Amino acid sequence: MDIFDIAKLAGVSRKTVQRVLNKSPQVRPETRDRILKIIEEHQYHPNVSARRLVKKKTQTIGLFIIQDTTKHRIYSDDLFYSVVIGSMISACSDRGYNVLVTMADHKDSAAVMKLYREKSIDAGMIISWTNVQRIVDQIVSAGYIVGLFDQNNLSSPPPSIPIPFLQNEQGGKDAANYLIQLGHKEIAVITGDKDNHASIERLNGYKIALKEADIPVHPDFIFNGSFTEKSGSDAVVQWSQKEKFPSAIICFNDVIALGVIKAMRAAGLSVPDDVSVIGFDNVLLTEYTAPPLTTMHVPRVEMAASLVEQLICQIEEKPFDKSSIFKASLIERESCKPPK
Amino acid sequence: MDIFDIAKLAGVSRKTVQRVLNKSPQVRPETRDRILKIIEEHQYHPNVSARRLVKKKTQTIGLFIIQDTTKHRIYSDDLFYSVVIGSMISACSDRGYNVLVTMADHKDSAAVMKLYREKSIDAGMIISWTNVQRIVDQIVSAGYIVGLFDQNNLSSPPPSIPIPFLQNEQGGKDAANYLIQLGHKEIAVITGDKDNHASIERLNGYKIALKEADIPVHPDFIFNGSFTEKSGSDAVVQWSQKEKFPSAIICFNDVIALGVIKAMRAAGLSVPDDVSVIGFDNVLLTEYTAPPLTTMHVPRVEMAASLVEQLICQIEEKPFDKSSIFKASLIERESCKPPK
DNA sequence: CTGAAAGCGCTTACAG
DNA sequence: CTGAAAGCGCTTACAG
Repeated sequence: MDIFDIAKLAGVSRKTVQRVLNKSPQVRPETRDRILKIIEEHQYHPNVSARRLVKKKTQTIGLFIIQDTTKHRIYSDDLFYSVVIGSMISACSDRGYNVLVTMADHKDSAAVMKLYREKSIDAGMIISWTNVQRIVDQIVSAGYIVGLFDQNNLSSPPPSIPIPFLQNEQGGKDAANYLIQLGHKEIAVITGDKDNHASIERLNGYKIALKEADIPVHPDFIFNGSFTEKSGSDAVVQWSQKEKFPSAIICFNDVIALGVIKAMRAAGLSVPDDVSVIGFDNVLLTEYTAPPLTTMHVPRVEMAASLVEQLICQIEEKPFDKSSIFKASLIERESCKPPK
Repeated sequence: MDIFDIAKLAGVSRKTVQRVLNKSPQVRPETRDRILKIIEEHQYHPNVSARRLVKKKTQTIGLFIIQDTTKHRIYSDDLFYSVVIGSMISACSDRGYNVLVTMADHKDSAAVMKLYREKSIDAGMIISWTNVQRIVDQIVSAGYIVGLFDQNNLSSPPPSIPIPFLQNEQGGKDAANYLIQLGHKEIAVITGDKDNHASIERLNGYKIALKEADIPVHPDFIFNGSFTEKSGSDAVVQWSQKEKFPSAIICFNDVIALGVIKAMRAAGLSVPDDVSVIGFDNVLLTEYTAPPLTTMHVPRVEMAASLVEQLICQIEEKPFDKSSIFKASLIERESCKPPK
């Protein structure tokens, strides 16, 4: 069943069928209806490969899940990214684009480049926990379109590549201010990986908030960690051994906070009675922890949708006018209370 | 840059380049190396659309995430399915297939049929929480290949469509036996949706285990629920109001168990001191609950990979010889102990 | 070992 | 409003 068969059945030329498919107005209404009916009856759908071959557009966007096998591995059940992936897919299908998903190692840009070169995709977007500068550079220098979900995975972002931007400094500040308003003065911080921009900016925000509230920044209360559960428990252990234990802890992601909660429980201490804990990200888990975790919600769904929009605008050569700046917002649950 | 350009650069005919690409042996080694070098240098990749048009194969598999908007909605951060999706994608890419992901409503088979008819995919696989009989019937009767992750989403499975099979009865039995061995006699059950095959079979397994252990099945201890947190808490409330509270509860999925744990905590009771709780699925969350949940692990990764294998064998018309029967296995954590 | 031709199913000008 | 032709970049027989 191809366009020619439809034309024969309708007793018109192939071109006329084409016009109907393209919703061109220059077809007599009765002819058009007759053709539409035949198309419907025979469940005709134009062959996409043929169309793509001539149109040189695929209406599909690649989603590259980039792994660093030596580091953290992203499965699709990654607490942070799974929702990002989901909203990318639905944003794409809302706009009539398909999504082609691929996993690749961060050193293997070949797999990604192949998809562009063989014309499988119109553009790509990258999700990763690791630096993807090399891959992005290669894509950009070959003249292809690519977007990035996370601003932190690039050492020097090429100008004008779509990246949703999260105000991390403000987020760090807001988290600290929340605890300050609760009456806390001994506010500690467990940072993420030290080369991570988000972590650095959140730390800056924390310092600004303390300074504005005239609370001295105590170096002992800054634990240089990584975005892992272990950092959370390590920090608790370290602080327990010193004379001073903070009254509140800001964790630069939720997974760290989980580590803190576990370590506190293991030490027979209570969250929030003995220490208030606030996380960052608002990962799915956080409602289910005991106590449910107060955290800074990162609007990942909106950020992902914005990235898709930007990408599609670039593909279709339309201007993208919406903002792609986002801020984290406080979700109050039960892991924080005023100090004793 | 197309195959013709490469041929010109190499000073051979287009066909020779073709042979090199197809790894046909009938090319002189030196010619072949020269051509390969040129291909490499120019980063040539054959246009997939052109190839697909003539080969009538796409090397891509559709992943249909089917929603029932009136019921539970699957996001990609669904606790159960996110890992399934991930392993489908990696299983496909291991075998050289791309994955095209689409979300659709269970009433809208058109979107799915379109992908087949327009030749975007060679086969499809369905993930869903709802009955997809209509969609599957349509796909099958149009002669296309489709597989299903969950045996329970079909009222009457067409013969020979790939579905990984989980031994639910055995799983229910094993869960009950574990509690029996711990010394429990008052073992209750919270079932899933009553029309769900998995739930029915797990219940049978439970009954068999009790019978084998000469423990009478107490009708009050069978709570007919659904696969939701609410069922878990409802059951706890109901049992609290009767004179007899069970000493152990088998929940037919982990989410129910979460509801039980929350309700117990709210009632000031302890898991596992006051009641042992065992879940089903081994969803990511279960390690993080308080207490960490003992549960029957469903090998979703392996089941997903098996489905992909079966599908690819069908596409490539090869026999599929491996087994696609799986069993749930006990993961002991801290939510069960001997009765008081 | 290598070439020349036909065709996959569409779209895009160009005519009328 | 409608037709006939060329071409997208490949693969597949068919020759030599």
